[in-house]
Amino acid sequence: MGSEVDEAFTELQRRHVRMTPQRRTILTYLVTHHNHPTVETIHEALDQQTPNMSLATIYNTLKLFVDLGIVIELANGEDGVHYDYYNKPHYHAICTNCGRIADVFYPDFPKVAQQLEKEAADQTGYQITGNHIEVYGLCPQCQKKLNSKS
Amino acid sequence: MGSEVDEAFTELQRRHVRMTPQRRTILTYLVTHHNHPTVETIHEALDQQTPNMSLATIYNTLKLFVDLGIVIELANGEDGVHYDYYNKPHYHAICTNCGRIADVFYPDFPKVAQQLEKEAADQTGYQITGNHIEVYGLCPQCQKKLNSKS
DNA sequence: TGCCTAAGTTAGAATCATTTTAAATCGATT
DNA sequence: AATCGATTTAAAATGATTCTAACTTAGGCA
Ligand SMILES: [Mn+2]
Ligand SMILES: [Mn+2]
Ligand SMILES: [Zn+2]
Ligand SMILES: [Zn+2]
Repeated sequence: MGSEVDEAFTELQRRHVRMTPQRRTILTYLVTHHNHPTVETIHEALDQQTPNMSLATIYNTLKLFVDLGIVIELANGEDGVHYDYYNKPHYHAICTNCGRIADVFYPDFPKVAQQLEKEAADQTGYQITGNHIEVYGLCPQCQKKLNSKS
Repeated sequence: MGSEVDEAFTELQRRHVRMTPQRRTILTYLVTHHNHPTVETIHEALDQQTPNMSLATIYNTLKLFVDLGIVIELANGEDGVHYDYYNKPHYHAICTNCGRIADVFYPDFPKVAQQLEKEAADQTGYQITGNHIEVYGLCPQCQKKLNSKS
């Protein structure tokens, strides 16, 4: 059970990443919550089960996961940095009014992303290793809210 | 001669944006420099010709231009936020080692971006108004630097 | 199994990019 | 030219992230 969590742990062991209770807890949270939490969201959520976890540890751990490539950062959006356990390729729609983030799973996305990466590599000589692709606009809730104001 | 700078000013007048010397100066800098400056870069560059321009004014003005849609923010990249006067559609390659930013002009880019926007709108109900598309990796200089270390 | 040590965690302090403030100044409309 | 809301400014405040230094621990090894 919780196989996705187990898979994630196994992957870290395979990569000789030292396992700590804090890392377990944070990774479990990320794998089981497909919201796109900020550091503060994670801190508050974990405060229930693991009081006294330092913010510094959350920052350190997220940076580690990002460097390992299993987590991505969403740095745009109105409010702070959001994090996402990234197993299936997808991109994001971000609300310019409230910051709400929605996943977009598009079968052709990997193809499209590779196309953009290849073109960039050919044109600039960069050795491309990844991408940040997001679209933004008004989420359905904010559309309603703003429409009823006129 | 309707230089690019004049066109930019005309566009602002058309939109009834109040014109100030500071806004003129900053817009002129952005239009004539195709580097991707940070607030600090702009502040230092303008300090020569316009001492005493407040950092707050630069922040305010850039936010205005971004809201007007004539300037885009590059929020990823290792070091702070970069700005770009965005006339011709293009995307960016960002070096994960030194932060250097390169333009990528790809004829199919508008088509590809629209495809991603349409799919996101259909799937999420968001009213999409724009996108942030970047790829990242090692710039040529950093490739050399890091190769010669092994 | 029980050390040992490099690596990780912690609370609190420090940093520093950005925002806020309140007073002075200015642009543009009449 | 007068008017007034918008803009600018320097300085202070904010707040997210990073740093520090002491403490603790995971995991390899005897
Ligand atoms: Mn996601
Ligand atoms: Mn550019
Ligand atoms: Zn919204
Ligand atoms: Zn580089």
